[in-house]
Amino acid sequence: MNKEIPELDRDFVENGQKTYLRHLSVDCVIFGFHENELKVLLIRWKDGPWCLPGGFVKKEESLNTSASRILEERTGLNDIFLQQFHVFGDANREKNKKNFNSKLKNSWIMDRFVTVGYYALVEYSKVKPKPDWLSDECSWWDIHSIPSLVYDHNEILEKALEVLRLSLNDHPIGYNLLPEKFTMPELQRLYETILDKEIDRRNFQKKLLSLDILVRLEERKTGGAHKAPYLYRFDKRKYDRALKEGLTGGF
Amino acid sequence: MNKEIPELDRDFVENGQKTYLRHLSVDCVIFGFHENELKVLLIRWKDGPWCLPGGFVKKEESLNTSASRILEERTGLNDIFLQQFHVFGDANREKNKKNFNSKLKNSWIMDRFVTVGYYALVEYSKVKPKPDWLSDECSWWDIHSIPSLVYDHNEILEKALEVLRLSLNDHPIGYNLLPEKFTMPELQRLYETILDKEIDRRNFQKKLLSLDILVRLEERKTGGAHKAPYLYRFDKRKYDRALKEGLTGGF
DNA sequence: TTTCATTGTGTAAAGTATACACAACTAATC
DNA sequence: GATTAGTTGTGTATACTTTACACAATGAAA
Repeated sequence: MNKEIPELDRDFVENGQKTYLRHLSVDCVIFGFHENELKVLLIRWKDGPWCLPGGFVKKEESLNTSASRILEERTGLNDIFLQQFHVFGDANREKNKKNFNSKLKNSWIMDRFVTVGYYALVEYSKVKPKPDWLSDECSWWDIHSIPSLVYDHNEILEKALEVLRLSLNDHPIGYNLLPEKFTMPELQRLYETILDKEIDRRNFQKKLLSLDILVRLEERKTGGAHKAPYLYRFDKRKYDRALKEGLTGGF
Repeated sequence: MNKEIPELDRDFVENGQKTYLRHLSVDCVIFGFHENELKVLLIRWKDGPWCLPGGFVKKEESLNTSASRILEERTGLNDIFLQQFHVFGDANREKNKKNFNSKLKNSWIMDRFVTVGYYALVEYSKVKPKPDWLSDECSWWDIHSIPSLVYDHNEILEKALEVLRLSLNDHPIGYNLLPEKFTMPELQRLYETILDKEIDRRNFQKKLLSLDILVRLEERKTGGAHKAPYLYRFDKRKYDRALKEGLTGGF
């Protein structure tokens, strides 16, 4: 690597510690759903490895705000459900960090970092992925074909998935992941993708309807080559209540 | 406050940032069980408020190791189940920090801290509470009569309890909290105290036995004024497996 | 020896989760 | 326009899990 650092970024590298808390970062696992597959947004460092989109915490900024800011910077989205899920603090989690860019050798960036993992669920079609200043790519990856990521980022991603799966037991999902109107089979495929298992069609419908967070519309979705399914939308009030207070029963 | 800082601690205050990661702390919610009540270990700063036992992360030390070290420093115990449960990162979580000791005004300690909450479950009778260098008291408090704590520590404690309650649904508990041999009613009261609700005696026994982590001994506990209950112990192998892999069903 | 509080134990009922099949529909094809 | 292929909509019976509930036996204390 050992690239020149553009002038604009020099201040960040040399003086970032005046703006940001040292030793602490935030990494976001941003999930989307597209073509019946669960996707994750990844960025690639210039001439470097793929990694989770992340950033730092400003000195006067709450941790949650940092995570929202990072999410917005990469996706353009705000006001999105974002959940802290684990802190990664192993002393040697940033393997080979020293090799990445010797130009940064004396920068605060090369210090050891403890990182807080957040996950977000966003609507794929609304996202315009934007690389950050030290990346040249930002794109969606299928959850089943994630490349080897920098440091412990594969582990962070796995943990996010694990927590997401567990949270399906007592929290609704889908509001940010699906378009406003969706069909029951679409919602089912979202669950099946996250849980990585098949679910009985009738039992799924029975359970989801029993949660009392869905509204069936008069419309049906046409254009498919088969019987037109009904469209549904979430009842946002009830959905938010369920998100906050939890549900019973699970999959 | 504005007390003199003992010479021994001056180095910590003035040079701690050379040893520890700045801006990052660990706070431990240490639960014990005694006289059928759930207890929490608290410390009191010299002439100051009560708070959770906490500490800092050494530059070359894993976060989990810091938490274990802090736990050992306060209780003398090691090799104890310790669980990270939440990060508290509000920009203004340390209310009135500036008022606590003007002697520390320029110390790294007065910077803003993000803290990682850990909880531990320990055997009350094995603990010899030890205050740290800036405390003069360290003692157990009943969970139902916690005093007002510094900063957001009451909130941290509440969150620990909430997570602990949820974890009862899919993880066994008791190994570190109870003596080696215990009776079914003792175990039940532990659950009842944590969940803060009554549980049917027969259903409790049925469920706990169905987990297949308990061994009933030939012995019975005598000395009580009533029918002598059987003693049980945990099957450590099975207990550890259940702790790791999770259980089904809950309370 | 009587009393009192507590322990040990099983079953019935309610509720929840699972397994499963057929008719109706839509576009595509012939 | 009829046929085909694949998907949707729907209900019930069974297994499993959770809950509610009562009485006899015990051990110390009175």
